[in-house]
Amino acid sequence: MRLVVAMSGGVDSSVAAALLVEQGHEVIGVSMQLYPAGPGGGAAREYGTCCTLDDLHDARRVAAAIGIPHYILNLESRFDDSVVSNFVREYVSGRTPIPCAHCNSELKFATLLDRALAMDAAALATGHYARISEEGDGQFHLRRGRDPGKDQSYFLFSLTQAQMAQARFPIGELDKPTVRAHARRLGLKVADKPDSQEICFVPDGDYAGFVEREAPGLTRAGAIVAEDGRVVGTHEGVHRFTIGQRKGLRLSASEPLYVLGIDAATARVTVGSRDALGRTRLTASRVNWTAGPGPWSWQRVTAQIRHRHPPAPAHVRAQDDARAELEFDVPQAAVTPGQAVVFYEADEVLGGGWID
RNA sequence: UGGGGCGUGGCCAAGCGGUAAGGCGCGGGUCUUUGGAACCCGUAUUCGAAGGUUCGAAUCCUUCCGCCCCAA
Repeated sequence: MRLVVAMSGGVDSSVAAALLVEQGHEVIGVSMQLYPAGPGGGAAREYGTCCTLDDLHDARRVAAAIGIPHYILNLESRFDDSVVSNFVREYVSGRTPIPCAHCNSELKFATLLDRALAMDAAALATGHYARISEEGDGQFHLRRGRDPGKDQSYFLFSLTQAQMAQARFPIGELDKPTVRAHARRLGLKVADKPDSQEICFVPDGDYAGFVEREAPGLTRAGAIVAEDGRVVGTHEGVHRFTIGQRKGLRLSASEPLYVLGIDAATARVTVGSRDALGRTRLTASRVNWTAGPGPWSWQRVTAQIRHRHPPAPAHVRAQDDARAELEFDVPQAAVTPGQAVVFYEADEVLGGGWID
């Protein structure tokens, strides 16, 4: 079977490609070039990133090592139009974006998948820690990766049945140590490459500065207020904050202060104590029901409101084709507009959406 | 220029003769394919200034400087 593998240059996708080759598939490696090499690229090397020029070289070397062709697709403008612009727009409007999820839905399982099919591939494989199974009911089921510490199903909630039918996650059944062991066994140079972290297109970690450069004039300073409306400080732009944030407020009080609310219209940031952060109810937009039509009556699930958030018991129901409402049994800290809420039943993703 | 109070790290604040608690903030680290959180470590040779008393003072005395409140 001919398969295209999305190769980021990291260990996971490299091993994914290699395993498919070992399984006897005809494999084609593809990497996305998402942005030009940044100035001072040397300094950025200290950070775990993906898709930089160096990473593309790593991908190319791995492809050569395992004997598959490798192509680089220039998706700079596509990435810029969807992921980056959304990232900036969300921050400026006081929300907190999650670019990895957008990259999956708008690049990897959209443009890249299309390109794969155009190459007559049966499917697109990636290095995600997640699993897709077909269980005789004609439906595809998206499940957490086997390694609970590395599970990335949260970022894949927007996958449709059609996309799952054409997606493969070769390392979904493995845990990270095993993946690295495979990499060493295969002699891949990326075996000990650190896990990626931080936002890939903001390698210096200064995402606030990035937003300011991308949206000059759209950021606005304002007041920091307490819950009773009292002004307790000032800030240099709502894009510098997210719900639940503690660091960077430069306010001292008898107890730590957390961001409780962000109002972009008035440029006001509200702060308060940690226990004021809990919330039970939320609604979500652009909801995707992974496993079929959403429930119109309340359904018991566990839900995550951010990556690595311990799944919390809740019930959820669809409000219309694109919206859902959810109530947690117990208040959850920092329900944040712009982040994704993902519904699970055991280890299966039932769906998810963007928190309003 | 009568009375009272206060000046301890960026902020708040213990200490009241025995050789600078703690919180916030800040810095670093761990964790992590988003942001955030959490956790760990660090953060005043010095207590408004200058003298003095003492083996020894941020703690007692003197003067000065600077704030605040009340009365005028």
